Amino acid sequence: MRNVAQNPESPTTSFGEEEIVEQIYEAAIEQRLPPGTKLSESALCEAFGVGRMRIRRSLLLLASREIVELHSNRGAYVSSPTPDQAREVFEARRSIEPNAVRIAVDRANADDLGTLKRHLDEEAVAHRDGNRRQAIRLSGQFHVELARIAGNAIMTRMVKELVTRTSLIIGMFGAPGTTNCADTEHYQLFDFLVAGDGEAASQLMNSHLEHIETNLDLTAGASRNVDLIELFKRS
Amino acid sequence: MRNVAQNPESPTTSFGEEEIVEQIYEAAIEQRLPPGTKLSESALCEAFGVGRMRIRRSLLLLASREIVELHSNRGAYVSSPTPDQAREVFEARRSIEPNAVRIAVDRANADDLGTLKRHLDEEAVAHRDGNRRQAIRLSGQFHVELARIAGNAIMTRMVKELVTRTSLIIGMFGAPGTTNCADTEHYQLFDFLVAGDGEAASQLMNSHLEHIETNLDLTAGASRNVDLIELFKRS
DNA sequence: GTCGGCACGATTGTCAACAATTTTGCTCGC
DNA sequence: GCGAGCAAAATTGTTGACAATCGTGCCGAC
Repeated sequence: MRNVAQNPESPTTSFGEEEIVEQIYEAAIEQRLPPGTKLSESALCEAFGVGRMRIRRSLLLLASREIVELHSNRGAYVSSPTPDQAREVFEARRSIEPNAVRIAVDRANADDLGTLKRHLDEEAVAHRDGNRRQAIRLSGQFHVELARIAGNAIMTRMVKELVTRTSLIIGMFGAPGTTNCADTEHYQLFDFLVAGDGEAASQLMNSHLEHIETNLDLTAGASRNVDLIELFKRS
Repeated sequence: MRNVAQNPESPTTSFGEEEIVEQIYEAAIEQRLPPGTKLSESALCEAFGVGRMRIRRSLLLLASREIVELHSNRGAYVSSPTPDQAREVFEARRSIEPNAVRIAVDRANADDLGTLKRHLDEEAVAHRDGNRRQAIRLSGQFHVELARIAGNAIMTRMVKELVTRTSLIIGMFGAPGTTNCADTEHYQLFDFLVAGDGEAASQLMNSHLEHIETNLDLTAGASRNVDLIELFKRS
């Protein structure tokens, strides 16, 4: 094993567990960590240049958010959501996000709208350039940004967790190549925000989430041997 | 320090961190752990008869749910919600629970209704007998039970977290002696469930949560030195 | 040739000692 | 008598080594 002092990416900064969790979150959102990927402690220690304890705590936090699964004595794996879990995630999102948008409509100020507009433009650029990772990340983060505008830290955290899990779900059940959201609907949401029409925004968010779920194929027979499936996908 | 082998309450079973978290959850719901209470590691080790590592992990999980606050090098304390956080909790609850009830109305079967009815009767008995702890616990758990009937594990977890935080909030801002909910509204909710009227149940849940919030006094001046306050409360 | 058992290697889980920081009580000086 | 400074004690944070468990490859028996 290599000396675990510093990692090549950021030699000066030593990561706190918050940052480690954040990095793994982002990697999951961008689908750089496909469901089922093993997250071995030693590998993460090298990657982040920290001790095992901090990695362990980070993995525990990620497991409590159901982003990773902890198998006793067998290690940590990126969560492989089942079709049922996928349905639950979307049901939860449809329960929370329409309300979050409605609140966001009331609380959004000029700065918020500017930030959101810039975000949308970045998203459009990423789509145009075929930058899939960026597109996926921004597409998911748009929803988190809306929750942030709503000004409720709890709901923001919930949305963030659900968006990340949605990325994992799309990684498992989405047609390969599809992005998370149709960005045209994001633009419509923005328009409703500008117009201050909370009810319309709320309803659009609901159908938007329904559209995303519709584009999935959740008919897979609850395959528990996911290792095989993704092994095939890789080869 | 005492030998940390077995605790008097349950000599045979050794607690997993799930159970430890659960116990602290329940204690917080029943307001046996007032906000600001210090949760020292050694004390918890004795209480549960487990090693320090497991306690540490449990506290981390509780902190990730914002039931406890972790102050670096100073220990773990039961969360003392600020008025702003209190408002956020109720806003989140009003965003989630009305939808949860609506779903529950659709999915409830005879068994669910029976369980709920029994729960309500227990609640009434506890109220009648002046068994404050039981009343508080059952009152909160009624909401969790509704989420469970809705059949969505994610939303159930969220509601459970929010209900627990609500107990802490009531402990801080509630008039002393008030219970969490007016149980008459719980009976009305049950009636709507039996009648299958999701819309009415959803609206009632919303106003029910508003009533709870209204009974609080959130005008406290964001006191950060909560230690003093609760010190006074105890003496 | 294939299946069951066995031992090895690797990885995770746990524990105990150590280091660092905070808190508390005391003493000294004013 | 009161407050600042200091020192001891207690508590938390971290590190390292050790124990337990699981996966894998090999070997022998049928």
